[in-house]
Amino acid sequence: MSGVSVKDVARHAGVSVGTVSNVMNHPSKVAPATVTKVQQSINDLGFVRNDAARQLRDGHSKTVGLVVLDVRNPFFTDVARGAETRAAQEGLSVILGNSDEDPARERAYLELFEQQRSHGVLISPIGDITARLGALRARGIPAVLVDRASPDRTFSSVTVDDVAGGRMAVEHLISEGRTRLVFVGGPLSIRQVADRLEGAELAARAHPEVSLELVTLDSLSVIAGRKAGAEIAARAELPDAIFAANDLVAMGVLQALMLQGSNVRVPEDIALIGYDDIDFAAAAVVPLSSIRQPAGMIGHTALEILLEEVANPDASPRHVEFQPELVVRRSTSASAVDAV
Amino acid sequence: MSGVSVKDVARHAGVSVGTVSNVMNHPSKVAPATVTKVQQSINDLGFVRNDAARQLRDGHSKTVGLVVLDVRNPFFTDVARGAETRAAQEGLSVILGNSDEDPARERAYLELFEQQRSHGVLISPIGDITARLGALRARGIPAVLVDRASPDRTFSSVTVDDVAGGRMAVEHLISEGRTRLVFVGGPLSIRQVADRLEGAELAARAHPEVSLELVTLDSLSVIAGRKAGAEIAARAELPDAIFAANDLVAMGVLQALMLQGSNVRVPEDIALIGYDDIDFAAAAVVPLSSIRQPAGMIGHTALEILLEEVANPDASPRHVEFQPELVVRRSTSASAVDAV
DNA sequence: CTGCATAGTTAAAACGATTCAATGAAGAGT
DNA sequence: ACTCTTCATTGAATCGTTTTAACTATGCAG
Repeated sequence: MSGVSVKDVARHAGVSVGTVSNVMNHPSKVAPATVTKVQQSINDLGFVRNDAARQLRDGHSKTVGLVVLDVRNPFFTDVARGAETRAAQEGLSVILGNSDEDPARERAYLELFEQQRSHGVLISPIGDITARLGALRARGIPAVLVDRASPDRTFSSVTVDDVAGGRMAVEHLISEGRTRLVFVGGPLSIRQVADRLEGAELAARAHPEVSLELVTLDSLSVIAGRKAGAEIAARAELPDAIFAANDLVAMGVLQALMLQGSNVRVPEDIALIGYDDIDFAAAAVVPLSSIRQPAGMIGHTALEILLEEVANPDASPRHVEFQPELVVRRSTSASAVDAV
Repeated sequence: MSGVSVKDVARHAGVSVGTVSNVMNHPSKVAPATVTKVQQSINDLGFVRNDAARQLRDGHSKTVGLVVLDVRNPFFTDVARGAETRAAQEGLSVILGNSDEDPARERAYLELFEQQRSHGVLISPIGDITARLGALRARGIPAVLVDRASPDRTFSSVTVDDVAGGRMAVEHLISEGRTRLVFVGGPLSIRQVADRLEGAELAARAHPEVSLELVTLDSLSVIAGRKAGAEIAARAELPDAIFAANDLVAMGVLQALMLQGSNVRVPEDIALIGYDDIDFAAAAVVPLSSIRQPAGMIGHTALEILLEEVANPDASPRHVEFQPELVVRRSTSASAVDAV
């Protein structure tokens, strides 16, 4: 019924199993006539190589694992696409795992990739998983951190300078004349959030007249942002600017502020800036200012570095840091000509 | 260095490999004292089971493949999350593949899943791949179609009635007094698009005074929508309503219409409705009316059906069809209280 | 004290592809 | 005619796990 093996192909073609294998992996070692004959048999029998057997022999699978914090965030799907494109060029496939900001799920995915003897792992980690990644490395599976550097720099990483991004956002708000700022984001255990906040605080502290309040969230989602936005909109004393830890949160905040019944105007009453510059930011109720990150490039680069580590396991770790970029739209500047 | 095998564990624990295997898979068959001893050794040596070998023996992997048309579309990531949740309960993992509406990539993913002897495959197909899926089935890998039924109904499917959805959208536009309609979407080889268009035409034909023009796209993306929107906005004679094949396209169209310099007003001059009701629709420049589909539920159900087929390969195919739901927001009705 | 069931453990076979040392055949050079 | 290469092909060993049949010891009933 199901199991057509290389042995069956060999018998059908009247050659040995070694030759069949060579036809698939080293065709140059086989006489042209034999190649055609064997390929004919492969087609006739509908043979498809059993990857498990191949991997077992080979020691490694042809997949690389990618663990992201949130598949629903377009930033991460863009990263995934970038990695996937580069991987395809090497004949590798990317397995996309979604940790949903849950350490248990993160652990489960790493376990899976370890069991599968993945070629390598790209991960946007939640907490500190240096130990876990060390175990993978010991087993010959390199890892590259995405969007976050390892504390001790023992692992390669591709990051964007989140502190700088946070600073840019707040400096922009201040330059627009805002002084009563709120940072909406969390949990702070996510490094990106902590860094963006740190940058924001740095910028704020440089201006004595500026205050920066922190509203923490337990997840970076549209829903969470909406809740925070509603709370803020209901206040007697409104802030005059909000910096959201990412665009999903910002969209949620925006929805809450603009809700029928609330009479908060954006940007007149409250200016709002997000982070990531996802495609939808430009299309928001009020087009959203944001801090742009080169998502596809990040994925692409991470995979590139991973390949280098596979080729040369003892090279010292590399750290690539991209610079974020301020994109000004109407949500912070009434007069902005909205960028697309 | 890397290779700790069950043999090493056995030696370290002073038992046979069979016993080690039993400790992991049938602990009840092993004396409690032995279990502890072996588990100790497993920890000491940092043993992690080689999945390739397990699969080879077992004949099947513990993963199910999911091929979607576009990872960047939140509708599909929601489907993926729904499937993933259900899969995790069975100890299965979902491998997410992105065909990007490219038949070659679709084929490549199916090939991969076949080589990996996946537990099963969920797929949102581009063209007609009944033959391809038949091959998988012959190999013992069941498939469930997502968001699209198979022409001959030989495969199970989980769908949403796209014809009904298309009809609802257009009927809504007509009930708002619109008569010069444009459908923006494509390629028509994607069944969902064709069905939505068909529903739209059905509804339009019921009203002699209503015209429905077709503007085709070569992909369902924000960018493609933006281009189409720009073309329409530049016309001397404007339509008074646009039905976009999905929300990404609608967002693009909306961006183009609202661009500085264009003086098209939504919904006053042109009403706009999308499809999918992704999270971002409610947060658009003008909150977007849309046709809602229960994305997470679709993924969840599809995996459920897949599990049934694994358990009982000869059961006749099941077809679950969800009904879409009209969500009215400001982009089609100036007075709408925007739903969130 | 024998017979027998039962619980625990073992050794060996199997899964399917890849690789490598060995073998054979054909051709080139002397 | 003989050796020396080169080229093509073969067969066996290998990867690491799971499973099954066989075995041993232990306890218990008769």
